[in-house]
Amino acid sequence: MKGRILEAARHLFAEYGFSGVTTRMLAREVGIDISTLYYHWGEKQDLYDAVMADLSCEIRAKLREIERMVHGGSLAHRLEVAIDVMCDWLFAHPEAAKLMLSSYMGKSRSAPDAHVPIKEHIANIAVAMGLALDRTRVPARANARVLTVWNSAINFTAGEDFFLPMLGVDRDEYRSVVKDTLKFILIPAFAQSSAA
Amino acid sequence: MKGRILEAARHLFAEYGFSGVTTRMLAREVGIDISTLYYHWGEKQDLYDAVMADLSCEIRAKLREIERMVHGGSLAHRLEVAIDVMCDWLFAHPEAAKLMLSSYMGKSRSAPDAHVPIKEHIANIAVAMGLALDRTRVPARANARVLTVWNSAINFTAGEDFFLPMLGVDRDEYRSVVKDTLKFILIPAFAQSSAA
DNA sequence: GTAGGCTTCCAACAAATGATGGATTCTCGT
DNA sequence: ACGAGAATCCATCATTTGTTGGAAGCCTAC
Repeated sequence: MKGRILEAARHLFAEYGFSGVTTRMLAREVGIDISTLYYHWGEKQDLYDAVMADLSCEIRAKLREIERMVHGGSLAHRLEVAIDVMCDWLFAHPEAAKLMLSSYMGKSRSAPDAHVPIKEHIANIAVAMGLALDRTRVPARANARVLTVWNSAINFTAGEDFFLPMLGVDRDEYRSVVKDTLKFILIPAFAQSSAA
Repeated sequence: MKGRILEAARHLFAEYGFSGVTTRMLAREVGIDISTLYYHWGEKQDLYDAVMADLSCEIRAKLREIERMVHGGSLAHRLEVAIDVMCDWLFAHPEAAKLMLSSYMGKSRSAPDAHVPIKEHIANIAVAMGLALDRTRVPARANARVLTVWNSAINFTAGEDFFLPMLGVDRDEYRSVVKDTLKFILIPAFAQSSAA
């Protein structure tokens, strides 16, 4: 039950934002009483924090998995696999992308260190991609390039319902176009960087 | 007064989202009574719609201005100027970026055609950049590439407060890094596209 | 079976919120 | 000066929302 509530909260918070979700909405979605919700997770803010903590954990695991997966290949191969795997996961979990986006923009939601793991992993990706040698001293420009890839993936997955009709393609083709676009645009830039 | 309310609403809605803003918040921000708010703009949803319509209009004008500005130059020059001017404007109006971002992701806020002008202008940019010949038949991949530029600019401006500490630079340097990154990553990709 | 703990529901409350009617003030043309 | 219309404020209402106390149900160890 605790899990079912968390999952429902995850989807609702992603869709409507923190203030856009009421405790009654949540209870109705799960099919339980409001009190049961409070019994398991405490107040609304605590539940939201739990959702974000859970998400943060998943992201960290996924990034570690990718890091292991691409270890040792060429730069182009690393980029291609990373983009493929990350996009697949994000397309399968668009709520994750939406939650991340709103946590980026919103005014100090939850703890200020909720984004720290992201920061660390962006730095790790920069090192893994050969843009920096030491993960404690990643140049701002290298971080910015990794962030551009990351944000683009988040955007296209979180905003699929919005962007899909703009491109005039069907669902499968959209996902293919997004991956190709990320690779097409980003791989040459990074390759150029590593050559310089 | 109508204008002052609209501007306050613009900033508050951008920061806290539609549900995160109360009519009392708005009234207090402007320093007026709640009723005055209703007198000028009707219900909260109407005010939100007005904010979005106003924003849509501004974006359209800005894009037209850029289109005129870069008319006739080389592809690289067009891209560079477009990125410079658009980033300058977005950095000066981060609420605009935040509003756009939330309108992309939110579940059917306001009228469904609120995004149509964006769609048209993305297509226009694609044509202006030489990625398509006819603005009614822009290939999905060309649109996707333009969208990537667009979204990246929106992200870095809307999330400045979040990304700035991640890059460990000051405000001015951040804006410079963002512009450089967008140009560095995107110009080669588009140039490669036009060569193919 | 039954005592005790874990889970769920019912009912309710205080505060916040969207919205409105009517009184009051302000503006300005005559 | 004054009167009409626009603009603003005060007081208030009905709902919604977050949250809680306590009763009822369910499960399990003895």
